[in-house]
Amino acid sequence: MYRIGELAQKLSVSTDTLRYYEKHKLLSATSRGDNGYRFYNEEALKIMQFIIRAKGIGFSLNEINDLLSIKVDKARHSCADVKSFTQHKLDQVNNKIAELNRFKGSLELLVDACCGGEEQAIHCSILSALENVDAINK
Amino acid sequence: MYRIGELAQKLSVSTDTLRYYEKHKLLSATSRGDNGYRFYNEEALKIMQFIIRAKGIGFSLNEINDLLSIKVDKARHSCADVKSFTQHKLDQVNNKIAELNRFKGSLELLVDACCGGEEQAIHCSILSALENVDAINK
DNA sequence: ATAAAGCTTAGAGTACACTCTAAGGTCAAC
DNA sequence: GTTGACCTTAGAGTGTACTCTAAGCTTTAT
Repeated sequence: MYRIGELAQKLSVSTDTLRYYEKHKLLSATSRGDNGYRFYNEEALKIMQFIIRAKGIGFSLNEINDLLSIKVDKARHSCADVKSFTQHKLDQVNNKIAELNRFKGSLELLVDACCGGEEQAIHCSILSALENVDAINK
Repeated sequence: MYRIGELAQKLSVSTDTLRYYEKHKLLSATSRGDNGYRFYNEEALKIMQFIIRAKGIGFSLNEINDLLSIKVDKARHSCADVKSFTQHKLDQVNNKIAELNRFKGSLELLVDACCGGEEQAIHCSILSALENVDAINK
């Protein structure tokens, strides 16, 4: 079991952040000591790692909450519900990947071509690079 | 030339947002009428489309500002500077794509396998699906 | 035994990116 | 000529996600 400071250090987040997530129902301490101290187990660590990654990808804490509560919880959510919710998130992720790949294309153009021969600065702005990559992809 | 309301509608943003971006040096009106009205040309439209896409990808307005000012501006930035800045952004984008693909894998696992035969809910949480996708990728 | 480091809470403050309000000027249509 | 839709500014308010402060209790080291 980790104390809050240990977990925070392991994850490179602040103890405030961990308390903030508890307050906002993302992750509670696994248990509390007699002194009131929070204690976290390995699963809590994994959940936090997930939260950090999902945040990095661009999900809000609310969305992450939804993602964490994906479970076929017979009482509340049917399998079909879970499936359609997940499919929706999957569509979002696919769109984002496509956008990022387009962006990547224009950045690569910038890195490769921009400073090639003469410094003509022709494709040396993001905008002209983007137009160029769009033209190539057509 | 577009008036602010026309441009806003074309882009599905608010006029407030356009004024906010002007205030924060992302995009000024192309010109002003005698009455003080803002006017925007086609390039402004393209810049706004870029801003909107970059925001969707997860860049902050500050980062977008940096991206927009990538230019081999001989006085201020050397070609090498531009190249290393752009390469850095490219690395960020590649990392994000990798993360999204990992995420995508676990969501697909959830959609495909989770509600397959018996409702055992074994891989029916994001966390177990992620562990599973990591095990597969090893 | 006492100081330093770590934990608790409640609540205030911050940064970002808008979003809204108030007070007023402009312009096209009836 | 006035109504209504549009524009202007300055400044206040909102939601998200922290981040910090204050006051106090606990644990560890000397």
